Amino acid sequence: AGSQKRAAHGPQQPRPPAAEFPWMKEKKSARKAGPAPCSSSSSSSSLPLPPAGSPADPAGLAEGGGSRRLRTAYTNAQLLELEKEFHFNKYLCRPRRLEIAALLELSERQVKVWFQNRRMKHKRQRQHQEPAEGESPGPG
Amino acid sequence: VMILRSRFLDARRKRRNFSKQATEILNEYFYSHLSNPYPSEEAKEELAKKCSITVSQVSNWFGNKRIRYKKNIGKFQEEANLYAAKTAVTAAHAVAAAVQNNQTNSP
DNA sequence: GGTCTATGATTGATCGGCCA
DNA sequence: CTGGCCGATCAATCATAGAC
Repeated sequence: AGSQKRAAHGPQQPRPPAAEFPWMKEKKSARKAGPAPCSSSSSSSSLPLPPAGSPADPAGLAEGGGSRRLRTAYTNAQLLELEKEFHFNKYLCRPRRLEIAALLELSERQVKVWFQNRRMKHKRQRQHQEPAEGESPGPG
Repeated sequence: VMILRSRFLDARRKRRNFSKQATEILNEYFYSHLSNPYPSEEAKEELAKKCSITVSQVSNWFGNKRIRYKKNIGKFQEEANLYAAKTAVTAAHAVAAAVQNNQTNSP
């Protein structure tokens, strides 16, 4: 049983497939994101405090299945610490992860994900560096 | 203020549009595989070669294209029509080949 | 010189597969 | 069965190029 698409035989119908294929439907429900790193002495917003830019705060209405959690914009300080740690080790052990998460007020999951994405990026950067050695930022 | 722009290290600082030829090739592939516009690693390499861009750029292009297409199908109708017509000829050949293959390979 | 759209790149977060 | 990693992808966003 093959999955042949229902192509109408319209010789005079240059109409594009206009059909909605499965991939066009939205995916990745993207539910939770900030489960609060259980901060005891923190009554202020546990969410990644928005920088001067203030990328809005839709987190307020992110409940009930259906809502889409916006991409958390990590602060410069958080990224700095994460990158520093990444330079130290590319992989984190659980204890260490716990520390970082607490320090940056992020969930362990977020820290884990950040490191995974970082590793992938690291790998990607090597691809454009190894094949070609002559690399110069060239300030112009 | 550009004080802590922080992004001054990102590559997206100065980007350049792909050549018309490259966009043409990518679009041809996209609309001729509209039912499943997910090129394999090999296909990406092939496209990258033909377009004179990197595999990552090919991935980015398809990623952006898929998202933007489904978010505004209407906006791409013209484009879809354009490439649908071009690929129609190729599709005919593909169908013919499929029929041949189907006869020799019945479930 | 300024606004709005198109487009490439980046990135936080998810999905599925694999493995210990 | 649980949890981490990898690879690919999604979806939102950034920043710039181009049209007007």
